[in-house]
Amino acid sequence: MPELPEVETIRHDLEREVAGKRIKTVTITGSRSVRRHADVAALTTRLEGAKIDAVRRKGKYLLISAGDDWLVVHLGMSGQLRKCAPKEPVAPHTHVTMAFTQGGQLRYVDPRTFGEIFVVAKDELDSKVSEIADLGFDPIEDVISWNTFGGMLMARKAKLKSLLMDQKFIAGLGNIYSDEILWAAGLRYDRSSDSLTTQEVRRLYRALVETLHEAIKQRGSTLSDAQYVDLYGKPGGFQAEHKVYAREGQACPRCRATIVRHKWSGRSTWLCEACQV
DNA sequence: ACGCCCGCCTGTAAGC
DNA sequence: TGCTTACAGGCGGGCG
Repeated sequence: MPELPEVETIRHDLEREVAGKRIKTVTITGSRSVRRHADVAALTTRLEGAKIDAVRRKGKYLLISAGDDWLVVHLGMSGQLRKCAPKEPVAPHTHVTMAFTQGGQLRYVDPRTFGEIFVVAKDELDSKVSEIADLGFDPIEDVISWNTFGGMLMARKAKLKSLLMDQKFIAGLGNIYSDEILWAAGLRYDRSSDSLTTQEVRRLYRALVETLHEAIKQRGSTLSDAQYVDLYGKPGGFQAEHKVYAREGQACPRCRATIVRHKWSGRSTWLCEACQV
């Protein structure tokens, strides 16, 4: 669920709330979230005493600068970062708690433990964390020309949705935003990437950038399961703007045909078969 | 290179 | 009411 707009919202909140603070103690209560570390005590030792300088984002990864290390967080499906007062009750599935010398806590909560949290030396990020080193361009951070984007599409021969969701091609999109972007571009998920006209390439690139900017402005999408909330526990607002995602049976806002759901690649895909071609 | 399925997890909801 | 099953989806891995 957390895709680029949700992760960017949390990044922005973290920048405001924890940048400049010093980590006093780290408490690990769930080992699966820190599975990358064979020695969990080493992780705690490295972080304690470190000052958080800045908070970056690459695709769906949060990179929290802590001296010479990156504290890397990937929220997976159900991960949350929450700013809490020490006396607040501890939510179920809280796996990591960081307390700051200035007071306050940052808690990592993740019921399904698809997400993870780990530390890596800054100069070893590229060599040790290939899933970050191999990420494709970030559609918010890395502005490219639609012409370049078209060249990238033509160089591949894959279904559009496969490419949009391929983190090595574009970093940050998941099921929700892929469907919304394809609707905004008026393109089907199963169009071959090398079949697009110049206008279609331009429409897709524009839909990509504009949909994400609008979603960030609305602080991301919170679905009925409320698995995504921001640093303060508040839901996003972009779900109200979804045009096709989980809107099976409703009218297409553009052409009034009925939105349908296709099962594709073991996953649900929503589209308007009338105006997505 | 690409398509497609599985396993990892838990919570929720639908179906019998 | 109570059990079973499906589904949600990020991502790596494996297979055809």
